[in-house]
Amino acid sequence: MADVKIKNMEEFAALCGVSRPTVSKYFHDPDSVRPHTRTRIEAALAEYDYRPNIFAMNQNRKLTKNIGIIVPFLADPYFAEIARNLEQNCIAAGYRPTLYSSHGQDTLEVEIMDSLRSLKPAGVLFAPLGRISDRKAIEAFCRDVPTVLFDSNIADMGEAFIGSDNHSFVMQTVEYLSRTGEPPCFFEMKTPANPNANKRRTAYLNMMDQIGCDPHVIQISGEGWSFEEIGRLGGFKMIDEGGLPTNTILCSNDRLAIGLLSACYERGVKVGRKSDSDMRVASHDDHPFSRFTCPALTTAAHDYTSVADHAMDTLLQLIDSGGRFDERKEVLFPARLIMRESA
Amino acid sequence: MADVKIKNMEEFAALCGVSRPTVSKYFHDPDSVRPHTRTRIEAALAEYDYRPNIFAMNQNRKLTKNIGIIVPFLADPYFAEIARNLEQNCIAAGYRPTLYSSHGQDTLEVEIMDSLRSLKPAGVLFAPLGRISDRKAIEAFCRDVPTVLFDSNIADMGEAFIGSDNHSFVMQTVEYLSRTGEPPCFFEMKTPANPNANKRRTAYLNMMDQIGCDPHVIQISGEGWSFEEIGRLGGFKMIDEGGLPTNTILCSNDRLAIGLLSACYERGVKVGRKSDSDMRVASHDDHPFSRFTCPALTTAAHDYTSVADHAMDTLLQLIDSGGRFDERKEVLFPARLIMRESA
DNA sequence: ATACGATTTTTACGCGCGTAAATTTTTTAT
DNA sequence: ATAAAAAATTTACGCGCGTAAAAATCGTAT
Repeated sequence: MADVKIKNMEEFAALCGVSRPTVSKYFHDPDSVRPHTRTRIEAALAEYDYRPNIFAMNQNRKLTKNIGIIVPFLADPYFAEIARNLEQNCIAAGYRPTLYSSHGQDTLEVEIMDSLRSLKPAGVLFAPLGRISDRKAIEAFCRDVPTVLFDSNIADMGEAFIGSDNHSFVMQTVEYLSRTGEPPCFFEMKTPANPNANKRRTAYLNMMDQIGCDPHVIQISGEGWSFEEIGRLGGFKMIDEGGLPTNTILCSNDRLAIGLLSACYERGVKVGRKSDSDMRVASHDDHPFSRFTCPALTTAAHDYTSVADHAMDTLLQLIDSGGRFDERKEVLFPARLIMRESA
Repeated sequence: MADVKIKNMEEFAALCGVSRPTVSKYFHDPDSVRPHTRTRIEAALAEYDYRPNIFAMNQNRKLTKNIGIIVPFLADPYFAEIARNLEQNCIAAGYRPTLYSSHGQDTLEVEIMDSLRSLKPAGVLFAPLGRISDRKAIEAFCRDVPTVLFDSNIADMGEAFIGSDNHSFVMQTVEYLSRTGEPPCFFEMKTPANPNANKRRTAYLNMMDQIGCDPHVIQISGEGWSFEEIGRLGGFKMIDEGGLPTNTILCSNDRLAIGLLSACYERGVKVGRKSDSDMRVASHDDHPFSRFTCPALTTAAHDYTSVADHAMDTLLQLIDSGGRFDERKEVLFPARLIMRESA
């Protein structure tokens, strides 16, 4: 391994004894050059270890190998986990993922979209903030860049949406809870950031109506993405005020449930499905930590891998189709009920 | 707002009625052009909304405004949280952060470094994988790119290291635990990925020696980054085998502790500092979820913001100094003991 | 009004690489 | 062995922008 620094493809091509475009062709597809020249290039490659500049490569390419991934809040392990799956899928498909988190800020979400335009991505996997998103900015972005939405649907935006079927989540939890005990009340944030929350509330109301029970929705206050803390404070309030019509609580999502469980523990409220328990708590998402709560959380699980795999497949398909589908696709994956100790 | 699409600075400059380099100058510093031309540019800007391509900008710039951030495993909320702080700091300082996760894989870590070279970053904030990192690759990278290490120190690599003082963490927890009850045994993974784990074990042994107690280290098996699950399984084994010389467990990190607490709960082992408890559990990190465990986890907290702020300051200083310090800097922040219910 | 230096703007070239078109080399057919 | 066809390589130009050097414009003093 010689210790010469190679600045660019020109220099490297000179060392190979071929022209720069031939080297360029080689990097695009090693089989596209004659075996003889390929040998020369690979010999030089072993000797001098040169790598083309990715961003210069993408500069004048019709189709780059970049894929952008945007999530609303990466410090949420749910998004961290799904982003991890998506990144791995991109790499496996031969693309270069770049991950961005909006950190819960709409202004940052807009800036990320601007950055992504510069990246000239072949496609983007985008989980928008939801309620606070700048819809016009997203609409303009989706017009320019082939985009598949995931997690949070926004009507008519992007060429496809891949997500989870909130109705299936709530149907299964409500059915299970009311079959095995008292029908649940619904525990959620008053002004949820994520549009899935609203779908879950609606599904709860429908489902309760369907099984002929009176619904009861507890809406706790709190803003931002500190869901555990919000759930905990809301839990204290709920416990201290009392007067619940049921001993069974269905949380809109696992992070709220994690907070609620900690509130119950602190107040000495025994949570579980056994007869000696005071309260049952169930939830939705199968958050990575929900199996480590005390007691372990009964929840409806996202099909993480299916969502990630299908979102990736859809994006690749979209890229192949030149960035447009004839009509917007929408695929929802059903939940899988995970029975643990909390309900 | 006219509905014309502007491809590049050339087109935009034509609409302004000035030359492209003048527009370039304007974007670099709006005050560097005459008020009259500035007005014209800003009028056009309001009319046509054009934004320069960031990656083309960086192509031929001596110093870019890019900063790379590499963490070993982003699905770990600890890294997600510190990455979030670092990203915000970068933005506040006028830089454009790009976040990468090695996802626990050394090969990916190397690929990320290659990508980052192409980005020509002004500097990089780098938390290496640790034990499995490709040291030669990191060494070569640090030679080419101004790098500040954080979280995991690797001797002599990078121009600086900003992290937490593991000795301070363990000193405080051991002191507290042995002052208020039985001295702790130390619960850790047999082959920890992160170098901090080794420092913590050493600190534990020193500290126990110092206070004249016999140390006891429990090393549980398990590979990878699923620390909670590893802690849980190790916890079951520990509980079922029994024969511990103490009722107090000090975990190497909070994620192991979260798993251990769930094992205790499932086995009916009551954890807490009250007299009716069977066991005390404490830990290190102040993981974002450690206050929501049952019982809430007593732990030693990283000074997240100080680490993030100081790492950022150091990197900016490094960039100002042309990418080199006269001598490698090393700053360790002490822990803050967080007393909760578990010990 | 004219000349001067100071500032602003433009010209010209470079960054590292992609890619269509032109050229050269190789292969195949006769 | 020679011509035509096929494949590989090279030439030439473009991507979107930064920046040093040259040219033009400005403000000021005489």
